[in-house]
Amino acid sequence: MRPIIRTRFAPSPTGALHVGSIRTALFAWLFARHNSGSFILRIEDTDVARKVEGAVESILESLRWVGLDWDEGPEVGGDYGPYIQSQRLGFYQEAARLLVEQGDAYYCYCSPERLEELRAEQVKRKQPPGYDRRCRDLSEEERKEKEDEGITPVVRLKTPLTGRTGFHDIIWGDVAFSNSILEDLVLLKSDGYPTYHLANIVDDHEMKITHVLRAEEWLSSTPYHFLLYKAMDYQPPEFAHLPMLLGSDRSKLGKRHGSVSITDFREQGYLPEAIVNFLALLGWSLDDKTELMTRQELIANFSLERVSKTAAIFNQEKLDWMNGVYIRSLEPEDFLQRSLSFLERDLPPDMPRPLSVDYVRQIMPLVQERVKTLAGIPELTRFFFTDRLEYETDSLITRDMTADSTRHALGVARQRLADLPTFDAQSLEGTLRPLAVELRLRAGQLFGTLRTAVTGQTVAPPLFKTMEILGRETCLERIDRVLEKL
RNA sequence: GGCGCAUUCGUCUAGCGGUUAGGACACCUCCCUCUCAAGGAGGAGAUCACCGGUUCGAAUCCGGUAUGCGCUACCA
Repeated sequence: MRPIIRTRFAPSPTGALHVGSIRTALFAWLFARHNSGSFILRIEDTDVARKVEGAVESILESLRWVGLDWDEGPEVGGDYGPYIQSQRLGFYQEAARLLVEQGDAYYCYCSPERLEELRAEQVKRKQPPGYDRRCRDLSEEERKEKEDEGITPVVRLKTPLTGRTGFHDIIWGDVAFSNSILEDLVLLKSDGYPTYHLANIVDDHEMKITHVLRAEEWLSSTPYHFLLYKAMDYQPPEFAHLPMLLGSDRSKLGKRHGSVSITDFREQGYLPEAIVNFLALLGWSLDDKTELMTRQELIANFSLERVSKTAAIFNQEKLDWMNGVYIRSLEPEDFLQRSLSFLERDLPPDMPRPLSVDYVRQIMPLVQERVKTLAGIPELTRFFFTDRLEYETDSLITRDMTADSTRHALGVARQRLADLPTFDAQSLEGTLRPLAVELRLRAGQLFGTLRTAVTGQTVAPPLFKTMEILGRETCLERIDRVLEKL
């Protein structure tokens, strides 16, 4: 029987979750779910200096928001905890001790200052920078001496000087590196914390991870990991390095490319289902045509065999389109509920709060197919909530009209509207359309003027429905105000 | 610099020896239409990075070159 598949996502709490990280998490999650395996969340907080307060909470919140649920990890527990590396220091220290004892690693007493000087010198002489292995073969006496000086050593990996280290990657195939270019990298820092390299291999082993899915940037350090697996006598997991996510200038996607954290996308009104669908298509495809897929369909169809090797540029225009598709597919009530917080947040603060949900419920169907993001709603609907309309009087005068003809048209229209027995979209259209003919105007001329008068905008939802919701009183008031000014 | 990897429309991609190189976003035109969207119908856009080879035949296989990206920390 094949062992149950276990994948993990191991973010470092240095800030909000990056879309690239979410993509990695998504693939690991899809792979686990597709195979009825487990998805484990582990926090890699081994860099005390880079740790950011509140980042763990933010990461958890973001994962929950996009719907990537974890079977083991912070807040849910599991059989292989704790799932926060700073709480597992003993494991790493024990592993480091064992490696030194076996002769696969050694204590290094070189100061950061010396390493810096060394590097500077190497760069100056145009040599590849790297540790010169000064402490690799220290004698017992020399070590004693350093210890007596009170230096706390780091533990470095004693990499083989010759030979090659090769491994198989599910996505990249067979990859091999010459050991001569490998460095004696630090495994355990002087503060007692492990580096990524050590922590990741002991935890993946302890947590029985079967498949390591991570970004391509780790490909180069994978030989170290294999060396460590071998030294620790661990069975290495399968590896799948995912192609990078790039910004529009083809460099690694980062802050300077604009919004890259998942919280930014959330605030900008993107739907988690759109983000998931979009991200799934960056580096993976089902076939030559299918693009819109539900979470269930993604799970059912995902496979590492169809992950590509080429880095993908994050194309926000396509995300915008896809977000629009998902917005339009929402049930009206769902759309309403999701819109509320954006209206509360972005409508001018002097408008009465809380907003009337019943009123908003009438409006939302008018904009659901017109916005690309939820954050676009307040701007398109603000005239529903305020009488303070700001617009140029010029925009009242539509094509081939004059101030006089506009005033006349609005005056007549006002009269008809006032006399209308019922003020709903159907009757509005029933009187305004014939009125245009009567006034020898094209429908667009009359409606355009009315639109500006009533909404203050040249771009707005359909006029009659808009007027119905606004109500007769408001519409007449707004028209009267125009008549005074024009 | 060293090492590793990659290279199909502007972008995301399909393709895994024989296709008019397919789809999607964006763009353009037209239709629908009270504006904007949405929707419908079309269009333009890729000498498959380049050069050699293998083969009857190459985007697909093999070399080399170029370009790009990643790694090269007591960061992950």
